[in-house]
Amino acid sequence: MVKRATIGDVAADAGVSTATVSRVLNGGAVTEATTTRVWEAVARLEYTPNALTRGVFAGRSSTIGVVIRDLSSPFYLDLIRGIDEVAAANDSLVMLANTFRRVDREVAQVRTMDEQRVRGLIVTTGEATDGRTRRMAENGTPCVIIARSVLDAPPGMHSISLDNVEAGRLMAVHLAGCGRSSIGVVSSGRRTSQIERTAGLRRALADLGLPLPEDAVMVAETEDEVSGAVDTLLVRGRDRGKPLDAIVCTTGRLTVAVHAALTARGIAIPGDIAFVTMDDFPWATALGITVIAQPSYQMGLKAGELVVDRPSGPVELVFAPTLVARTSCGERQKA
Amino acid sequence: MVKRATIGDVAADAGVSTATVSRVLNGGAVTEATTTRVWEAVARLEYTPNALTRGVFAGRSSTIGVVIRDLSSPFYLDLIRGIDEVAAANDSLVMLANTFRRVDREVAQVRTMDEQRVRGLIVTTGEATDGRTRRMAENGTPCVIIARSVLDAPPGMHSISLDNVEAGRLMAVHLAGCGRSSIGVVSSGRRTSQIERTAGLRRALADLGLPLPEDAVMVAETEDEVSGAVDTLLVRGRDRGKPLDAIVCTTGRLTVAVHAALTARGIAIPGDIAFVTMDDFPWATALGITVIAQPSYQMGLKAGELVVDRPSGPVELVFAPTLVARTSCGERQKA
DNA sequence: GCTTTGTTTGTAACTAGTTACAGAAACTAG
DNA sequence: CTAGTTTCTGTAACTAGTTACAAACAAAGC
Repeated sequence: MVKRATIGDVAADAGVSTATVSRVLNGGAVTEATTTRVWEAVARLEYTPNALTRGVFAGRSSTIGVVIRDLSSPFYLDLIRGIDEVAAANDSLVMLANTFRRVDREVAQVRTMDEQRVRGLIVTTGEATDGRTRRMAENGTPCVIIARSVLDAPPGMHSISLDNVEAGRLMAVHLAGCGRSSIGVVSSGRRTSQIERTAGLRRALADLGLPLPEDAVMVAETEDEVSGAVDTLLVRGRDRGKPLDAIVCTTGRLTVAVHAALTARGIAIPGDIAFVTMDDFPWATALGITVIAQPSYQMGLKAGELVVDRPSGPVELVFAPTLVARTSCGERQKA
Repeated sequence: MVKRATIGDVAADAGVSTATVSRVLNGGAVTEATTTRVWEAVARLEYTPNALTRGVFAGRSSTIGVVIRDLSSPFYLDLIRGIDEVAAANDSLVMLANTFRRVDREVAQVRTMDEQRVRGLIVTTGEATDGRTRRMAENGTPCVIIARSVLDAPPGMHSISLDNVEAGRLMAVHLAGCGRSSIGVVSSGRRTSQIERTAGLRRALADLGLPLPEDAVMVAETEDEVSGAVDTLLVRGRDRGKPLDAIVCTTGRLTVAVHAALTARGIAIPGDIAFVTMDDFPWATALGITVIAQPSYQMGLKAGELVVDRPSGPVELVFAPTLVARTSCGERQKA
């Protein structure tokens, strides 16, 4: 095992002090002759500076911490690509952790990020870490919370979110425009974003004279619960005397499961039932699924910039959703 | 901006030396009374140890570096989930970088990983970093190369790969079993894994009396080139007097594009042409696409374990692919 | 009561860098 | 040729921890 060269080895090899080597590396007043000798020594010894030591002195690391709830969602993937883009442009790296939707892991991983003295923290979870993120913000670590509602962003944190009410409204207007009137909703839980989407949908539907009963919304926490939820919605629609002609899914995470539940029952989309869901994905075109797209890559870029640019006060950014109309709601095709 | 508490602050607050605090934190001989006082001080000052400083002393960081060629592929996503699982189990984090298939970024990011003194490095690229990874291995940093062929793993590195020849063979046998005889191949380039898959396919096809001409293989580096490649294959098949009845895609990255190219031409799958591709993905079931699956999550777990367990000699692990038969090759459905 | 042994604690040196300050060399001006 | 200024370089202190070694202390044995 070969020991790594330190700045001291380089200094000795070039016949100068470590201070001079440091100046050559970071830009300071050094003669051209000395500079040349130092760079030659660096090359000869294959010296790679230790970012940890630099971080100790600077009081923080150069990496950006990212804690993701659920790495399997394409939304988060694009988000990370955006963050990574900013990181790469700043000679920085992304330190990633996936909580698998488990609160204990989230707490541990945010703590580890804090221990790593990340330059900034981007969190898509924040269920149980408000105390720590607040303190990190006080300690000068920019913290960004993503995908949670603006409403419940912890103090001191930047917030990046989608206009969830508008997302619901877009769904409502589109479905009504496609002649649908009996709508069922599959939602993923009690997170604010989910509630806001449903609320936006309900309000817009009501404005169009299409009330959405409380029991036309089913919560499915996991993919396993989706099939049962869809069943219940179908039955309730029939019981109500208005068989379902549309299903809305308020989370991209459950799109596959809802789609599978419908096709497994031999339900034709959009023949029998229209289908809209959240978050665009590569296969949506092939499948003709109409979606509400989030600008996830842009959200990632912005999150990265907030960490790098460190604006003074807390920033709140709300992004607009867009509807990508395909065929799953029985859209009229252009002639 | 509140300054963070250091081990010195804790020591002063508890009325002991920093050495004693360190002993309490890391386990050493300390009286129960002292231990209690130290923990109380830690809680009172909300002390969070600095992992950078620890890393400086230990000579390495506790994080695992991962450099990915293309974060958009589901294969890599599962891989990262596997690595992250091992990291979380070891109170470690994943340091992620996405090269976007650009060699300059790859070089810079592997260098940054080295500067960060990652505990180990997992690379899915390794086109231009052989020199550095070899040196990192010499310096005691376990390096794992994934998804490249066993054949060209740089010296000193662990290697995790798929049996690509077997993957090609599985495709050949399956297609022949479904009665297909005129096959076209879309490959993504000159990487060894791609070449081995095509070679495995060709050999197995030859054994079955079904030769695969050189010009029945088209290379498409990007998604944009896929449509043209498919056209060429179609034309050549017709010119040869044996119109294509199957298309093989040797990379999961281009599955969407190949599928789109076929449907855009009104080609029925499997009615007109059978379709097999690499890597399983969530929507494959809904679309009925037959695939060769890689155990990507397991590969990630193993990669993480190689980093954490640091076996002495270089380890070579070859995983077996499995065929997941659905309907895209005109498979006979069970009665 | 004194020595021996074992346990607990503190001092100081160490990790690999950065930087304030002081001193030396070189350059310009009188 | 000296004084003043500028430019370059080295010394030493600093970042936040860990740990080898020595000292202090208490308990047990003689």
